[in-house]
Amino acid sequence: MGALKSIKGTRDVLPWESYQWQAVEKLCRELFGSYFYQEIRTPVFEKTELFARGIGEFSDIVSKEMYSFQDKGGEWLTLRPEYTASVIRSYIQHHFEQQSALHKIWYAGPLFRQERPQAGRQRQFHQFGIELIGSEFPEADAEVITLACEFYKKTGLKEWELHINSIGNIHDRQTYIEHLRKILKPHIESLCPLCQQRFDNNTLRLFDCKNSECQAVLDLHAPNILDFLSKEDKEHFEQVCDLLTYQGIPYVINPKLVRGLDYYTRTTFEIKGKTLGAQDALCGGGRYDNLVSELGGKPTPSVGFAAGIERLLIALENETISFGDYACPDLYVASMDLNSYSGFLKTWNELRSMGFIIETDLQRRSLKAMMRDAHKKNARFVAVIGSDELKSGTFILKQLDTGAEIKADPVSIKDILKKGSL
RNA sequence: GUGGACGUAGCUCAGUUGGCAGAGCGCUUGGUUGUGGCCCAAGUGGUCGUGGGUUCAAGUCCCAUCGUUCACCCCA
Repeated sequence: MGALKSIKGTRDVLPWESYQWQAVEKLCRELFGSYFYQEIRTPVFEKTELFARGIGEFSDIVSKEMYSFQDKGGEWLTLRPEYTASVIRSYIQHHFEQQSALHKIWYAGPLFRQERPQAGRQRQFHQFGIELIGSEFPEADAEVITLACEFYKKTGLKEWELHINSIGNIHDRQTYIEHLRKILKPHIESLCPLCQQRFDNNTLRLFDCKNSECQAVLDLHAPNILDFLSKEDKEHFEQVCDLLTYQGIPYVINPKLVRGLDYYTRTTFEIKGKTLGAQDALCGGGRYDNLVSELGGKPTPSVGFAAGIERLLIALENETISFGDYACPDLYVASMDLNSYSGFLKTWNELRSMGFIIETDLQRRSLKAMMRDAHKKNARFVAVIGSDELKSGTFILKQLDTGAEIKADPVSIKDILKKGSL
């Protein structure tokens, strides 16, 4: 087809689907708002340098997945591939720390990565998430994780699992990696070709390999990262776990959980959707105590998560959970002619300003066609108006689910709509 | 970037060893004056992704190309 189409890896949220997206945003406002998080909205594009510094120049995201371009002034800009860097940039730029030592922020919006699309992955995708900036304590980690879990609970989703881990501070992590290399070196031949590559430049990613032989080697020989944590980090991790246990939040300690972004320290976590395909991370996050200072701010311990909206909607669909309310007309106005249409216009507008949804026919269709249309749109009531009704100042009001009909007028209609039935 | 699968009506899909392009759903209009849902009838609908090739003849066979999709890499 030569017709214009949306770009590969992008999708329209169609008029009859958008209610779900509105419900996601509403739940963000209500749930995060109830913990006194406030929404931030940052630009969808930033200087390329921000992401290069924030995410790590050699990460996959920065090295091959960013939508970057030069503007007319020759400056390199990038469509954001990730939220945290932008939020921290704004935090530093506007001197949030001058207002208070702690900030709790949520966001929702589109992100862009030039990858090959597949199930649960698009080039423009959407995330919501939170950043808790300014606390080093396990209460902060636990609150962030709790909020992620609460969100999924409130949607009604059942088939998911929380995995948590601690990867310690950068120093201990480095010792662990060196140790891991030393121990695995004799077994490098039995790893898959890809893992042999990963062995040198991305050792921790070995744990992500889906090859069962590689996993067997790791299970047999690899030391547990948790055994390499410093006393403080270990204690921190245990306290986070305890806080989750106190709240009755089930979790799996997964020492193999290594997240892809370079900036994580200590706590990392992921919520895996059990009904999803290869891309099964509903939500991922963790602590990033060094990012603020790396981007030029004062050292500020922080923790947050990001969750994929498309993946959430897929998971809900897989469990046949309906999420959000599809709006239907409270009243469908079926007028027989132009005079009937204009006769009660003020009444309909008044009802609309009271908050009712009033649909009218604009195609001068037959009564039969209008009744069909009202039924298709799942309207609660239909008002039928012809010349007789116009003369008497009343109209016929029909309740579609029962089929009952009465005469109504501009005054009585208000109470009937409020009551919802005849 | 690599590999597999698939492109026929708005949607879901049939289409035989090459021989006039189909169904269901949807949409529109009717089934006695101004009444929906069920039912019935009619109507609407397609450059068979695109471009070449083989053939008397291609939706069907061959090549190329584009698109979609799933998986890898990686991540939400």
